[in-house]
Amino acid sequence: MAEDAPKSRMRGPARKALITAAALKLFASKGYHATSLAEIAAEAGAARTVMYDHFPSKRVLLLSVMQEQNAALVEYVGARITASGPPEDRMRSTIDAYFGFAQSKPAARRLLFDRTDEDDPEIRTVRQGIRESRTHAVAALLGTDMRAVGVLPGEPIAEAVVELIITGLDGAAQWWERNPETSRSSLVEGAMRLLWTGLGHAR
Amino acid sequence: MAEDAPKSRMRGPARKALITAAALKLFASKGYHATSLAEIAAEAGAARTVMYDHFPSKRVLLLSVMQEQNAALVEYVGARITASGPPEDRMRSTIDAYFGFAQSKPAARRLLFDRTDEDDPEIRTVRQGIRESRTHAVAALLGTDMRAVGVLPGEPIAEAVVELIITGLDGAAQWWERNPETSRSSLVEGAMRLLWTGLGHAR
DNA sequence: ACATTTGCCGACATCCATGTCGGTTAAAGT
DNA sequence: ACTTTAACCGACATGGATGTCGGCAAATGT
Repeated sequence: MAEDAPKSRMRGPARKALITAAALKLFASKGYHATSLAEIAAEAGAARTVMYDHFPSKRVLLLSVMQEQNAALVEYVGARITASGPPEDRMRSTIDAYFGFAQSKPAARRLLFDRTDEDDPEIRTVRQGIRESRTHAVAALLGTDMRAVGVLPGEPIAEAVVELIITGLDGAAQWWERNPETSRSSLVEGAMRLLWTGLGHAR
Repeated sequence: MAEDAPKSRMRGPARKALITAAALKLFASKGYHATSLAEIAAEAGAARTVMYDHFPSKRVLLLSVMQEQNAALVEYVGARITASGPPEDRMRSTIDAYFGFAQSKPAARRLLFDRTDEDDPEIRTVRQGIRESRTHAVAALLGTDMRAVGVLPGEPIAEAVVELIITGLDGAAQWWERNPETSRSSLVEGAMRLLWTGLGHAR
């Protein structure tokens, strides 16, 4: 666990940051229900009851961390995709940005994408909202390209295809976590071969 | 909950079947940790302690249900894919078979694919084994098609691409569960447009 | 008919998690 | 300096879940 040999007191926001970091790490690795506030507190180097000085409940803590990390994802990817250039380059850069995020913040990726703990109604709602905004953003990004293969952007089926792409890329990111020796560029290339070229087209 | 106006006793296997059915339903909808043995027992129309007459622990119960449903998946898909014919038809039939399974046994799909409850080491191991066998089966199925777009079947990257396909199709299946008015054939067609044709190829 | 098996359950022991309260004391404010 | 704020924590109350034990009684066998 985190050590605090200096027994001086922290300021509120500093402790809060430690707590959210610990919560991110533990929620992402073991899931919501399997993680206790006591564990998070220990990881953050504080007594369990300190948690309640910063968050009213375990659920609100999870929700806060999710919102925070989703903002980080949006910011990370948004800053990296190239808005101009040919469609192929735009798509490649988006895929690369997502894999970059998965690489630099693996815990955040797990927390945001692994479908888990949907038993709680409020958590489910927030997750759904995050997913929908993601889907719409990507749909807007790929609109014209999908029309080119006969999937009309307005139609519901377009949403399904976007969902396939997003979930699929995340599946590849999960695989990457289990096989870290693979290079990011190989991964991007493989994904492009599949999603852009298509399995039906020989070199 | 399940009603049993006749208060006659069941035979062992019959009760066991009720229990596994209830466990499948609840584990799939609320997740492992959020489901108690008491709920499962109630759903199966028996007292909580009856569970221990059939399964030594909650964990073993989950493991049993997972193995059982995975066997059902393998059998369902295996019975439906056409082994012969052009590659495009083979792939289409496989996708259609998977969506068919998702449609006819939604709870099983959720239990097997939703990445959840990986905190327990034994559960994690079993999940991993199931996923790997799935991946290898699909990789064998698509070997030659992937070579055609420059992804060599032996290379690790091929595994990542297969993982992308599988996870992506499951993501589409999840979307379908939320949008059930879409027809299965549209879904199959959309997936084929993306995975077989590729976004880079106009009509 | 009677004995044996076995499906079924109530009561108990144990553990662990969440959330509350009030006190203590380091640090900030003036 | 000395007052006030607020970071920190120990102890408690409560609730819920897992797993055990022993007994009752319906099916079943002979």
